[in-house]
Amino acid sequence: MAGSTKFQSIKGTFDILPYPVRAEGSNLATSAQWQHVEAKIREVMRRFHVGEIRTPVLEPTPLIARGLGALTDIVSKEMFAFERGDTHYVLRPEVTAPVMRSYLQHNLAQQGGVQRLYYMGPCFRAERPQKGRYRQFHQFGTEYIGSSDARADAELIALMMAIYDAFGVSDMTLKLNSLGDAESRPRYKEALQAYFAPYRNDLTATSQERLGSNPLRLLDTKVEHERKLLDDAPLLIDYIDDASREHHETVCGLLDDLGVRYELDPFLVRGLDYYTRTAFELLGGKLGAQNALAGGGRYDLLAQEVGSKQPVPAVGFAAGFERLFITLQAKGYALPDATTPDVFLVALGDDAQRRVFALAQQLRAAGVAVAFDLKGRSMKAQMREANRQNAPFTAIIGQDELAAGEAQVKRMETGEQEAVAFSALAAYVR
RNA sequence: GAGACUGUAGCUCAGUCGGUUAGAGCGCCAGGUUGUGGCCCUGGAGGCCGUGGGUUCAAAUCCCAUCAGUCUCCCCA
Repeated sequence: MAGSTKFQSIKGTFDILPYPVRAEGSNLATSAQWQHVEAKIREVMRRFHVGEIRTPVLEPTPLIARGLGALTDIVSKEMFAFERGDTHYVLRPEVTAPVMRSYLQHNLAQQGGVQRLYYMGPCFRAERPQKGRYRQFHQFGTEYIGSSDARADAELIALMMAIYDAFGVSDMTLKLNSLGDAESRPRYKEALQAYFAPYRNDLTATSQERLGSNPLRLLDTKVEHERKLLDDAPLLIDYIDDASREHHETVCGLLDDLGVRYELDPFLVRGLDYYTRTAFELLGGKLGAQNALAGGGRYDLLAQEVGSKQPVPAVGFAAGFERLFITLQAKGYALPDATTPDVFLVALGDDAQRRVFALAQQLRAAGVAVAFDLKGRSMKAQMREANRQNAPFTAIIGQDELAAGEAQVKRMETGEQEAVAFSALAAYVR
């Protein structure tokens, strides 16, 4: 059959290319820019002595379903899941549950202390794509597993903020709340239901539905008259247990000590079931409807949901790479478009091509980034190519240079040119 | 899952009361400079006008469907 079909990347996914190509398909950033951003994040992780964990993209579906909660949007309608034989697979929609799985599988508790782990990589959710939201998107995040101490919460938040600081991003809002323990929320749900009951008929259809199933969702309604009702609604913070309240106050105090600015938001709830106590969100502008740069919280209940006999206290955050890029671009943060070679070798004639080919290998062995033409093009074309690649130097080699054993090295910015022995090239261009 | 808008060269877009071989700028390639990039000039390649169907003597242009993109609801990173 003739190969007549032109394929394109799956809806909501995109390619990351080595240099900027303006195209449909949300080509947010080049691979050089991804590497730059990743390196900066890794550097902050290093300073906090957080170790990298890499888990499979494929996980058992029940891990995700039980970990996040069957009623969450992610599990109920956004998973890319399939089965082979009698195994159910899912492309991970987030990484916290997989990290917890790994922690339990390898008994990392036996390593002693608190596990500080970070990850970066793709996640998958079958949502309708829009600005800052893709079906394959990329997250980085950190999990502190094994401590219920408020300092774990505070340090984790400080780490998250340090990453954005490293990029000079400051016009963001950190929102903080406490969700209380396992008993607090049912208690609060009842209070909320009782409060809204008299206004039932004023609520939108979806809100009425949520009043029954998940009343916490009412807290982030965007309907104007519903927001008004919230002014007098009971506050979650008033319904949480004493230990959680104390924990919350300690976290706030520690953040104050560090000079981390935050806003207490009594209406902040998070979409995943596993959160307890601390919950936070980092909001930035310029992101359209998807204004959450990062989010996280404490999840002391997750471990037991996914099979641990012991409770394992933990706290973590997850952040979106794509949204970070949108933010950086909006701020005009200078990211390197593409990598450039140290030198571009220009060959004139067959003999020179032969020599240049070998010379490139020698220079590369010496650590020099070398580019040259592979199509036998004219000198003009080779020079143009060198210019396009932003090579700081071109080394021109023709018959005369072969005879003399030296290249004509041109400094592209100034146009200056001088003869440099082949053996001295590596040192010259670096 | 629901809604709105969009879809013509690699990119940004013109072209539609339906009418002969579909255009521009940028980019790409080549030449002007038989061994020198960026500026300039000249030329060239590259489109079955997202795809499929329908209406018509005739469709890039009108209709339907579908796919994709953008944005919103929803939800989250």
